[in-house]
Amino acid sequence: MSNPLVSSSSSEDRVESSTVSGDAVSGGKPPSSDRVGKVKKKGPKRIRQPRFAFMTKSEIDHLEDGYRWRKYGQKAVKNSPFPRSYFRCTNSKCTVKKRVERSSEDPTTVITTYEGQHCHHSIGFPRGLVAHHDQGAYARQLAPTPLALNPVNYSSSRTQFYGQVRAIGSLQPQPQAPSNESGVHLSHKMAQPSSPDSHKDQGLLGDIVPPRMRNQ
DNA sequence: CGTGTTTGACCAGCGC
DNA sequence: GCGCTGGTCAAACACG
Repeated sequence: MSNPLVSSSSSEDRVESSTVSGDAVSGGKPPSSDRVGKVKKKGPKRIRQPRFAFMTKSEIDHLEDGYRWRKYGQKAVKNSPFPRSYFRCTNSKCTVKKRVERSSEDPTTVITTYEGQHCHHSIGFPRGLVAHHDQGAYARQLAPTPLALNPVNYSSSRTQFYGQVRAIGSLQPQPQAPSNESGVHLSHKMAQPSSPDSHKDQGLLGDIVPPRMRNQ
């Protein structure tokens, strides 16, 4: 098997199915206040934002990507003995979310899924924690091992996400970026490669990966 | 004191 | 129509 990751979560499917559309209600909080005095809906609808995922060969669950994340949930997922962690950017203005889970096939592989785009540059350390480490530095942290990052192959029933991720490979077929000696390379999704929105994706990715790395 | 993590509960969507 | 699963929230707790 080339891709140890076989995420076949139904929820993923529906999420992915609406990813490109950019409009869908998440399975979580509804616009209606049904949650008797417990739920606080944030908006009329939860906009599904562009997402991209990549696999990282690392024993560290929470890989430092240059941003500050706050964990807001953890759930045990099916087909995987490892729980999935949900992170949100600590920047209040940033709605980027991140899911981190380990591959059930390969416990050493961490699947990180980013959703949304950072509306701020680089790190938003609230407590003066400045990230002066170059991007290559945390890129190396992203992929501590030469195995680096592989496009996540979501063998979901609808394969919507798979299609997106597969698009990554098609768009960025360069397995090794010459600029990263560690062999690190991020697989990024471009939902609409020919649309201006693609810049937004790059905006997110751009916050994570130096444009130079992306272009190489 | 402020921030981040943990944990339980709840809800919506989907599959059967 | 029912059950299952994923996703999110919020309170409590822990740590720096």
